[in-house]
Amino acid sequence: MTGDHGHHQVESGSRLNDSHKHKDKHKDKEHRHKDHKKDKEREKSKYTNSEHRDSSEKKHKDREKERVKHREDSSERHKEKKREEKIKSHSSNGKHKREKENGYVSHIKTEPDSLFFPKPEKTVKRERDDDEFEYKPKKIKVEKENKVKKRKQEEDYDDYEEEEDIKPKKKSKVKKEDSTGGKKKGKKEPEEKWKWWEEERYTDGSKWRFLEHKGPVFAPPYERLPENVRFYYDGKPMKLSESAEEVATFFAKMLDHEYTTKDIFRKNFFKDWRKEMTSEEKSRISDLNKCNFTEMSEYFKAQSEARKQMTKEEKLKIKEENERLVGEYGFCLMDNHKERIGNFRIEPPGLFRGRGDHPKMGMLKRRIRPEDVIINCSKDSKHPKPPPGSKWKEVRHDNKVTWLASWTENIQGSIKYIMLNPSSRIKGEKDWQKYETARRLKKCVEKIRSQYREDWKSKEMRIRQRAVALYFIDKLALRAGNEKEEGESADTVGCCSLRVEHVNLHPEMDGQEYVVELDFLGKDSIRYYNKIPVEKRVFKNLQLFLENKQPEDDVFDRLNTSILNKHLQELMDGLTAKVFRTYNASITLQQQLKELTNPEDNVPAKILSYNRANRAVAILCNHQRAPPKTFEKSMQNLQAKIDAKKEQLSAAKKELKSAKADAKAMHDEKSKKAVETKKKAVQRLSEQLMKLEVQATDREENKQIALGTSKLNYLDPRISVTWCKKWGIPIEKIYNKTQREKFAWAIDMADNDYEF
DNA sequence: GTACGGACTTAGAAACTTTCCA
DNA sequence: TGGAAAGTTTCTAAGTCCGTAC
Repeated sequence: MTGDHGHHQVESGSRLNDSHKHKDKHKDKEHRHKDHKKDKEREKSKYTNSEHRDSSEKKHKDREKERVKHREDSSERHKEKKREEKIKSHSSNGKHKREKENGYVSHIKTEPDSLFFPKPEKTVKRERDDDEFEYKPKKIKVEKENKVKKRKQEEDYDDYEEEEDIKPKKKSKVKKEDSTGGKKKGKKEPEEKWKWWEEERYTDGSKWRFLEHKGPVFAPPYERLPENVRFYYDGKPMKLSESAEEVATFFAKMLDHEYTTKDIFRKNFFKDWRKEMTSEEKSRISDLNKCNFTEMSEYFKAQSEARKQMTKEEKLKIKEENERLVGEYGFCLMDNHKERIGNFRIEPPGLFRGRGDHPKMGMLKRRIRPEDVIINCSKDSKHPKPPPGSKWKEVRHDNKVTWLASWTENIQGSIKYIMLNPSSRIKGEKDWQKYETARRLKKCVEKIRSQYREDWKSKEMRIRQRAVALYFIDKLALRAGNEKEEGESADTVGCCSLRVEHVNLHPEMDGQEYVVELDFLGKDSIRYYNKIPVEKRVFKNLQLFLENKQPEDDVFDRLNTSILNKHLQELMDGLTAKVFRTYNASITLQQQLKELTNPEDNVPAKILSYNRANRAVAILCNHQRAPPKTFEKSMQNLQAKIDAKKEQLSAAKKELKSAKADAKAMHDEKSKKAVETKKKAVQRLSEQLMKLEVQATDREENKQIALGTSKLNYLDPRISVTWCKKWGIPIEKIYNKTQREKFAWAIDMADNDYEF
């Protein structure tokens, strides 16, 4: 395995560079697809009765059926269903009336007790799942209620911000003075963070015992445009009704964006916009091309410019108001602990921006009202109060889930949630557990590998397919690839949903045998392009899978994610396809760190090694980003800086030399001192130069690669923490404040010799 | 087995804030 | 001191996977 991932780094260049070509290719596909449909009936006869072909045909028929069905079941029916549901839930709302009357008016700042100290609650004591977590709690720490209470009363949002801040900022300085000089009255001592990882977890599937919050924050109501900002239709100014105007502003705000040039976007927008028009508007506005939004667009640009030009005081005022809102709505109380909410604001209305070639881009995302929102909290908490004159859709008390509020979104009909911040216990526990599962995979991965290699020889097609797919998932860290409803979202695939058109087989290529060329759009329509030399057996199997199939047929027609995951579950408890991604990402980081870290290096060079290890993972997981627009220029600037520094350095060296000569001649204290000073200057400059050079290398290598996603989601943070400890690298060089909060558990528990 | 809803994680882009440098 | 670049946070789309119902 060690060498297995090596090729990713080598390949990365070609994979990334080709991405633009790919777009055209995918545009073509739509056409090809349509042509194919026409010919489908005829084509079908080509299939013989061999096992996999039958199945492939069936799958195809089903797809076709689905397509037709989908057209018939237009969105109207979908809406009808939703309406029915809404009515149902409304009528059931009645029983919650009392709760609402009971709704509270408390304010965190004035009455911290109400939110953070509910009725005396039993100590949170939870039982631990055995062997899931390897780290045993050092001790079961239970916060004494009175202690907690006192602390919380004194707590405010600013203090929260201050906590754990390592940078010597103003605020922390104050803290320092506090701790050295006498205590200031009313100012609490730096609070010890709650170490939830030292406590027991729930084993009954419940997520909490007590949950209290103030509900979500709604988007501000629409404000009409001033009279002088006009919309023009066919060259003539036209005053729009409020709702038509609002939707028009959504479009106007995006006028500079590429989206508004896309046909689908425009078509979807116009269709939904018309729904918001009065009948007069509807009859008059019949062509989007005759609509002129520029005045509106200019107005918004001017507004944002004005916002930038605001005085410090004005900006501060806005900031304070925002902090007040965060203080009031940004936290909840869960099981005796104040926890930060991740997204307490309801998504504002706007135009849907799908990624890639999304068929629904431009559709109107409607405004969410309290009547759309389900609140989840504990029975014995103070229930959030809906805004005056409104009601919640429902208030429920389900402690088997982690969300605080939810609503159904109108584009895909999916549910959106308000949940806690990654630093919360509930997210952290899950994250920790994820890495423990990956570590369990480490123990049995070799066995699983030899099994799937065996399975390549199986007599059964489904088993061979499963084994080859698993090989890809393991070797290439591909995603599972669920089936998706056609026409509902962009055409993207993962491993199980790969189609024939995504795979090219080369018995020989660039001097290598059995090369598989993968080229497809994955999650977020990010292109995956890779050429992988594989074992002969894999290659022969793939040839078989592709035999007599059309480009748009599935490669693995006998496989889907559910079958694959069922199989994985049998191999190891809790094993699913995505565990391989986590496992391979983390093990790669660990290996790469071992390989790349040079003990002789100074801190910046070691950090470069870390970033390189991180980068190897990002490449493995295909985490890409659009190269920053200013990349070339900023690179040039950096190079200029390096050149300047070099000159400074050589000048300083010269000065040192002459100072030395002086000292030799003079033999006095003063000239000796001068030598020392010059020496230091040279040293300082060469360090600075080194730093700049490292920076340049790092940036160049990082051009199109996003490190954040893997760092945040795939790399066991304990590997990084251990590495930092081992080499004396300050943790904040690797993790910023948010990341340190998210990984507090790992920072606390990882020791010098943690092994993933 | 398969369609579907639901809950949750993972993802890149955009917005915003801070830092750096001429 | 202001503008660019870098760093951070927010936003929300797009995945995975599970349970349930047929």
